[in-house]
Amino acid sequence: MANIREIAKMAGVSVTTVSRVLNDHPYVSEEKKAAVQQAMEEVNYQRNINAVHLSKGKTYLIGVVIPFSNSPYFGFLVEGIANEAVKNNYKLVLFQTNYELNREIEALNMLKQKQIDALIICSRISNWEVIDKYKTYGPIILCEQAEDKFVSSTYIDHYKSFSIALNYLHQKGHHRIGYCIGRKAGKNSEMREAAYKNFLLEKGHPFLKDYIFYDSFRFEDGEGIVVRLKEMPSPPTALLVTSDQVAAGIITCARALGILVPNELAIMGFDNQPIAKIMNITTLEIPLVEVGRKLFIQAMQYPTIFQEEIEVKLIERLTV
Amino acid sequence: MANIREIAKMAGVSVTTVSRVLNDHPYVSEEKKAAVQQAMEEVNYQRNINAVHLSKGKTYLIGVVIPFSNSPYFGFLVEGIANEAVKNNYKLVLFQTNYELNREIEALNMLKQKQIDALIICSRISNWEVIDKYKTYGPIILCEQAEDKFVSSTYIDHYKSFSIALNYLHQKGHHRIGYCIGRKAGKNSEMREAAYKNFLLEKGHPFLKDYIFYDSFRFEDGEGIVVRLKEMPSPPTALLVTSDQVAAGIITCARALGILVPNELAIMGFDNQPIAKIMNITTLEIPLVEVGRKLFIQAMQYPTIFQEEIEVKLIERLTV
DNA sequence: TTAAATGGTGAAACGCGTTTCAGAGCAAGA
DNA sequence: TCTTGCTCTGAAACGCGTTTCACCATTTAA
Repeated sequence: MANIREIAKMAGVSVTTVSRVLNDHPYVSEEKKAAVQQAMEEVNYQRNINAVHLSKGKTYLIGVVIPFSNSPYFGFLVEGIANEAVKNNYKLVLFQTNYELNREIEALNMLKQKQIDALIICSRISNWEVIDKYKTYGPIILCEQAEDKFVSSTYIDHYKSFSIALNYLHQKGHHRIGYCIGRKAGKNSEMREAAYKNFLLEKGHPFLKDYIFYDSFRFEDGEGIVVRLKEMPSPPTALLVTSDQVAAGIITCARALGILVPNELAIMGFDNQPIAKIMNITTLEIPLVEVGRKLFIQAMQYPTIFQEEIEVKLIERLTV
Repeated sequence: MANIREIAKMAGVSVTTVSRVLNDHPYVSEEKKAAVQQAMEEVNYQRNINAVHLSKGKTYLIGVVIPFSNSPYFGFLVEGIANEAVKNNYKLVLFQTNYELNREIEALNMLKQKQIDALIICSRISNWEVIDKYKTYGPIILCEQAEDKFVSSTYIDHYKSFSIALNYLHQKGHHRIGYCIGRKAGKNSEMREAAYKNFLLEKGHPFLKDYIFYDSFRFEDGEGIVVRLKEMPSPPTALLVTSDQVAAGIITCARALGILVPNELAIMGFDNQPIAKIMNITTLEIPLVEVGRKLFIQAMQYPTIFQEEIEVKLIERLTV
């Protein structure tokens, strides 16, 4: 396969000129440009992208860390990132961590080794010290409140949104409110727990451990929640579910077991995914695709770093 | 940042020796190895991965083409590919095409430019001639029957599996059977249509255009199908749905409208996704994660090319 | 008329790890 | 003693596009 020097020789110009043609640099006369282009066509020249990367010290690759790739939540996020990436001629490298620390470290190491130009971590498992250590190697973008952390992030104020949701349920007459969440740990989970506890304090309700359901990630996780609910002597009358998928699973299972939604069990979802619309689930809309878009833009803006808050919106439907 | 030559100088050896240490080549004495390692630690040496790529002519990147990233079907496929990729020290570059030809061409061009070492196309939009042209540039792996095409592929015999499903429905007493599918075009769709038409011919049933529902990709697409069903004077009594997600959507909507499943409408899904288990959907199991794994392995085996058929399994549950 | 831009071009340096090849030193087998 | 055959080492070539810098030729501005 021919390289740039051969093309230069064929066209009777210098490699610089060929490079200029390749990159649409203005200072090339029409004749030379034509000669170069002809030579390139003649041998079906292909620019060696790895040489470009080496030379530029850039790869036009953005790493995206997600825990699961078969979840619509992260699917939408990735979609938003991908859309914007295409526009900017970037490609995505996906790291599915399953919340295993090693996988995340691997992604961070790729940033360190400059195999990716930036790393967007949609949900992290590693603690802050690790991120902190790696952030000197390149842009790391998070999806959580991180105003004091010197990295860019696009986030939802989960304290605020949880409070809104809880108050809405309270106002609808619910006094025994529980919630379902993915992980126990993590910044976002902490914020929500704080909001929950403060809400209880404010309203004078007792805090019951049993009212919190962890490991709620997917549709099918709804089943276990309903089973546990059935066994409780005094189950919550309303559930705040941090994913519409799980909310849909809970509703489906509950109804299959004859539990009336919303009369016996009110369900409030999160995200406003299509499934929430179809199943008429009351939910808090999070524009995930938009969040993804912003995340990518923040990666591009580096070294400028900034936080961007995304507002949620209450969508009233028929499950509360 | 230090490079290999500086390390060599510091350790008092040649760059070759440093390279050998870097790559665990056996022929290096312990003293020199130690000296090199010490030098590397001293300056926190990072190997420039782009230089490695240029030198090796490889990127350890595998492209994966999928139409949507927020669909569980492709999510599982990607998960299978990703798991195996990690084991082999490869990373994935995701191309979400939305079935736009340009996006797919872009992916193919990345293969041509050697920016990725192989390309796995989970669902293609470009016609065969295009693939054929690009297959000389590197391994292209498909997810469809392609025995005469000189590319590797892992596939389901959709003719066979559709026939199995149709006969099962028939045996259960259904004479008006329709089906829901994603795209009208595509090898897999053609196979299924052929199976469907032959089944009708065999059983002496008429072919009714209205009994085929296209654009059934996601849960929410179930709604439109149910709406159309409602309007039909003589709707099918059984539906073969090529995705459990859509099947779940149909069932949910149907029940919301008071249509009894399976009594008034039998539903048979595809994939055996978790949602099918929860909702007790009768389905044809496709081990998607396993398919993903095989796809990756085929990419590695290049230039050896071969086809691998994956068997489906009928899972009887409560919707037929 | 002179100074300062602007257009156009190419040599050479730069980014950096891998691999080939030649050769030295030493041990085992003939 | 001589030949193989390892083990170990390093110089040099290789992969290849980008960028800097120097320089000439025109224009344009002063």
